[in-house]
Amino acid sequence: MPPDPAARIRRFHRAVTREAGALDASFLGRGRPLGVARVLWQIPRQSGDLTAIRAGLGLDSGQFSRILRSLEREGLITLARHEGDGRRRLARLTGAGADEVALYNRLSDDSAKGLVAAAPNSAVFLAAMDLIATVLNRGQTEVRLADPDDPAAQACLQAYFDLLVAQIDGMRHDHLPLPDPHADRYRPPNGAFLIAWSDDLAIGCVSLRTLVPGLGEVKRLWVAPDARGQGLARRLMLAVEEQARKLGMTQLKLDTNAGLTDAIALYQKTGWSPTQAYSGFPSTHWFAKSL
Amino acid sequence: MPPDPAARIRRFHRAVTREAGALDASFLGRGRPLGVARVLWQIPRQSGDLTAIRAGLGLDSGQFSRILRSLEREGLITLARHEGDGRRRLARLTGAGADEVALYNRLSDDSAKGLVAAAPNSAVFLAAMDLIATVLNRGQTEVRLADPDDPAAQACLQAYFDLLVAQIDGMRHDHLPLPDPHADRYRPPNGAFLIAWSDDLAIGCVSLRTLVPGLGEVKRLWVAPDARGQGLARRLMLAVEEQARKLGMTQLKLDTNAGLTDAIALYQKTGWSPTQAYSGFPSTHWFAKSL
DNA sequence: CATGATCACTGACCGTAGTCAGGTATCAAC
DNA sequence: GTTGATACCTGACTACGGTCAGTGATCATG
Repeated sequence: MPPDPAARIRRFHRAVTREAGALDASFLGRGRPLGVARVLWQIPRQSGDLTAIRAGLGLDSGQFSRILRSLEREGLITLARHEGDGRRRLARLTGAGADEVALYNRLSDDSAKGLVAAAPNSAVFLAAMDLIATVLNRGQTEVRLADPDDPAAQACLQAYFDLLVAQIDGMRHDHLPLPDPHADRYRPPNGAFLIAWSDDLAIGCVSLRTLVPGLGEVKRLWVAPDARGQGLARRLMLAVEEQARKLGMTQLKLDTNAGLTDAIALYQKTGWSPTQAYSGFPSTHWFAKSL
Repeated sequence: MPPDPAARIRRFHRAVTREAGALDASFLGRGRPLGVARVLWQIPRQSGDLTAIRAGLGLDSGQFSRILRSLEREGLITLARHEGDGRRRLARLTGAGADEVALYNRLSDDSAKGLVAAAPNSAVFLAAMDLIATVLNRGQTEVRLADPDDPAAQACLQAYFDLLVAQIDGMRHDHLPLPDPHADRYRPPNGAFLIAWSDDLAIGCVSLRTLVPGLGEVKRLWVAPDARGQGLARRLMLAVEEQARKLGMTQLKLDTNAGLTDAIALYQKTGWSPTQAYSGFPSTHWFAKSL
């Protein structure tokens, strides 16, 4: 119904930059320049790692240094030597600093609450925001090792199981308990759990466990619907193969179900060969790959 | 599945400000400060009306004046006296200016194309952007008179008819032809067509026609699903009543269908009284109101 | 024709963001 | 120990956005 895509995106862009400006202005409301506020706000998120904060905000080293000194002068942070690397320093919030961060968090939360309340359907609205953020974050997706008991890992598995139920005929949810009582199988040195991150949201996962020494099994490959079509499944598979090599495995197996057609196509394209059955329902296809 | 709403909105905000920054940077790529580029870009959109451009961008009068002179020095615009108001001036693009604007448009279109291509499902992605823009633009919605043959009006009616088909049992789309062969009935002095604008997207409409001199009929009240819950239908009804008064009408009628429960509730709350039937299917309810 | 409001322009000023060229201390590698 | 890279700091500089007070021209109003 509406006009051409470029016009719609421009409208979105106008709406969103105005909103961003309003939020920035509320950050400025604490009497501190925006750059300084952003650094302060990032310190707890990156647990004080100066390099990570600077890289995340894309700041010049000189400017960053000045911002830190300004925060120090305000008594909001203290800078301590990094243990283990004398070149680096670690930022730590003082009590007053923590209070300020909490205040900024409240400002941002309030604006978030107002937004959600204004939407006709908050679940749909938040899902739309997730989708857009995921698309905009494409190319910034990072695959990292995670603990299988991490809440983000649990969320991935939950989504994965939901997908199985939806796509596999005869599948019932209670076939796969959560949290996984066998989490330890997916921790080094037995196995691994990998999560694909889009900023701080988990949008994909894959896991690896040992069947017998030297032989691993890849399980639970999942990619969020919003993130499909970016080659993320392939990246996760490459990453899990690398983990397998690091754990000294020389061969991998996996099982899957005919309902997961995209996954099967991917395995066939990336060096996996059909192999004989080694597991039961819901599996209908089995693959193996030598490392 | 994902974490708390505030965190999701913050992630959205981060993703979107980074994207906006990237687009701004590409605007800067033409060797012109962003503020200057934005003004140049807005001139054709507002057909050179300096006051409208300045208000739209929220610029200080002094700063704006300097930006205009910089564009003049570059040979991209000429400033002419406003006919009718000697205090005001009118900006007009030169040939070189029009070329620059076209180039900026291409830059923005390219970035839009890239975005749409990156989404797993472009229709869903664009709909998500429309929803978010509509929610963010809440409070900036404007109701204005429109010509019933305007493409935006046609788009509204199309959406309205689609809604009727979806909500009314037995309704078929071909009952209501488009474009409307009787558009003239909805133009002054016979009637009126009102559109609610969210930026440059039409998100609601209502129309008015004359039944007999002094007696009007309100028809085709529509609000986009994204924009529900903001009291927009009420605003449209108030606006159309005002138009009716301006056209010298003293009484209004309308018909509606039991499937449109929200509309019926609104009429009952805003001074409309049930009246006897004056039209057939798909109507099931009839209301009247004296002005 | 006086009044007050509006529109546009000018000059002076400020804070912030951002760049650049050094400089110092530390680390890892040979 | 030497070398080169890394992490952080400093000082000098610029551009840009934004504010403010004051000016002159024009308009609508009574």
